[in-house]
Amino acid sequence: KCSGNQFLQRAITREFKEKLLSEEEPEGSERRNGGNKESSKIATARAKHPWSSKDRHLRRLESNERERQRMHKLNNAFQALREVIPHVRAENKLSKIETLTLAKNYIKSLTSIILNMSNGHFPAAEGMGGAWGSKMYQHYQQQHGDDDHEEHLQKYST
DNA sequence: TAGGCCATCTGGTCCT
DNA sequence: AGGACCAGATGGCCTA
Repeated sequence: KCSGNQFLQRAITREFKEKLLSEEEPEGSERRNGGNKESSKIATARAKHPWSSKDRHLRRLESNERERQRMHKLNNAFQALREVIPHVRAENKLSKIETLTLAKNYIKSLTSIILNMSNGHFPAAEGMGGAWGSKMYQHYQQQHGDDDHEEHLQKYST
């Protein structure tokens, strides 16, 4: 859905904004939500971190970049999730909310399949979460023992 | 054109 | 102290 052009355009917009910002905002001016309440909040924050406006700007850019990277990681995780949940609309990308909803339903159906196959050896799936999760974990521990615990746990959870 | 979805920016809060 | 995380705001693109 997010085409290459769109990505490029966003990058350009970002650069443009950064240029605008770098034209030294006058001290105390507020670009967003310029209310009094808001500016006093910001004054407090600035008192807490008494950086020069150049320093502040630099730190802002750095945390923007970190936030962008974080969101990219999150989106990669969403993509990985999309690839493992079966769905009908293979031709177009699932939205995030669809991905989460489908994943939840998929887990539920797999759980009930396991329950059926195990013929009641596992506790009921009702009110899953805690009890069921810990039973599954116990089951996992019995299968793998304690030696290379961390490595297996990593594999198990990923 | 309205509404859905998304990326990005931002300031606040939590965590290490 | 500084980075991670979060939620609100904003604006762009796409589709019905």
